Amino acid sequence: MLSHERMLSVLDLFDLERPEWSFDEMHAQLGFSRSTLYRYLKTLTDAGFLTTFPGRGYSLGPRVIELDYQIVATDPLIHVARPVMNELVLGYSGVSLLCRRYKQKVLCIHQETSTDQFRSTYERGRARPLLQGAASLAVLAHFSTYQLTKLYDEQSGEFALAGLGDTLPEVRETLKGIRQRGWVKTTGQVTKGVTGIAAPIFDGKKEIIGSLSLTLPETSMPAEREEAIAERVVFCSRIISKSLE
Amino acid sequence: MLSHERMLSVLDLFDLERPEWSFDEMHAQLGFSRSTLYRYLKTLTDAGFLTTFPGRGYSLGPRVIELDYQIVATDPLIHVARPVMNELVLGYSGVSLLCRRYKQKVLCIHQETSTDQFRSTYERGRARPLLQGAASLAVLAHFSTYQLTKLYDEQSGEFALAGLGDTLPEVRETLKGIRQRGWVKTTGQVTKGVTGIAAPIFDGKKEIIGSLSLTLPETSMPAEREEAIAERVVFCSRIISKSLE
DNA sequence: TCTTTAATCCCATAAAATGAGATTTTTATT
DNA sequence: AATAAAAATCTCATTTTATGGGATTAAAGA
Repeated sequence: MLSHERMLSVLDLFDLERPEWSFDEMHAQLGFSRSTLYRYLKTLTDAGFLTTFPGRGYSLGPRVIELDYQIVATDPLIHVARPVMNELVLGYSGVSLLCRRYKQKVLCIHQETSTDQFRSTYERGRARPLLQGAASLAVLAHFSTYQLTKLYDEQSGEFALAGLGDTLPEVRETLKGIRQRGWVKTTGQVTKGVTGIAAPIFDGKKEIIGSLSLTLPETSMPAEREEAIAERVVFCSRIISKSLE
Repeated sequence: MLSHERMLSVLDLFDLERPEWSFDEMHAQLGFSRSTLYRYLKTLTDAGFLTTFPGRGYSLGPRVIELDYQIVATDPLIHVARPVMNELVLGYSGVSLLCRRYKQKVLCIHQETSTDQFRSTYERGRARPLLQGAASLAVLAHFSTYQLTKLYDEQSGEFALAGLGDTLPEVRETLKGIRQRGWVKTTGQVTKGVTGIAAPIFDGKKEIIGSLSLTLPETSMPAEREEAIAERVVFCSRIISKSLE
């Protein structure tokens, strides 16, 4: 199935650095014939994934916005978490992120903030490194044995680099520790100068589906404060998990 | 190009009513063979447009969220309009909508609100009827002659239903009136019990690209109030247009 | 209204998609 | 940890569609 992938690969051209492309630029970059490229563009434009603004070339189209609206409007996780997160950031001045697990990806899907002091580099639509940062580790710690083994086989070097262990058994021990603690804290691992505390979120079948985190602009804090914040984050994540049963 | 469209048509299954589908449900609904459907689903899942949650079937995938983030992060219209709209709703208690024109579609791409008194039924990702409501009429009034003629040929009945005129010349006169006034007001045309006042937004080449509107929970208001609000909306829309030059 | 640019259509040939069923992977259960 | 069940992928002869080069049409610009 080569042709379908080729067509969808056109969409990979559009990123934060290059949100607009002229036909000639795409033609030069992709190496498809003019006819084929116009044909792909027509299909993607008719379906709403791309659009043309006269004199400006091609951009991502309205269907993307509509589909994302649909996700926001129908995802029970976002619906349930929103008020909880809103309350969480009223209590502690920081940024709360809601992340969803998609297979081997952890993606931010909602954020609430109560501070102008710093801006999280993460917001809805931004993927997190899977092996770093509290929000991801809170999810990774609950991967099934099968999925963790598979991931380790594919990326064993990155596990060591992330400090999670040099062998699979070591990694399992590290993640078991996180599971038993019920929350995880990282400092400056993903974003300099901040501390993130995260706890896992489960669906009605007790499967790991995401994490709730709170990010604060502090690189060190007294143990009592850390414990109090962690207890609140865990408390909130449990409310969310229970609401999804 | 039948096969590409067939594959993309799978995505049309997912809507607000049915955000999740099992393989068997899709198979029954679409009429493709099992092999073909699995193959389409693999391509769409690998590209991130769909995802599977074990035991729950298929849903829209992370790529949609990421692409929408990209649009939000790179669209100069949103970037420029956000602070202006924030200030607008601080002055008048209502909901301000930013709409973008995509060919023959007007889509909400950003909203700011300062009231809990009512919720707009429109927000980012919701399309507006093209021939009704202030936000759309503010755009329609600036369609090129060619585009308006083409649209009229396709939907002449809807123009009459919308009260814009029974013939193309009449429609042109109506829209000319809106253009010359610089703003347009509608009451209860799209949403009952509210009044919308909208003004057009142009890009650097003076082409119509969208509209800015303010929606208020009032079905009638004194003429002076209406004029003052319209003047503010026009003022804000001009700031946005100038910022895009 | 006319000219230029962008986009679509045509058609013989080449390539890929298809569907039925075998096989492998992943999840769920014990 | 092992096994069974469910989900997903692979195989291959046949069928269908995609391709590319250039002709033609549509849309934008002057």
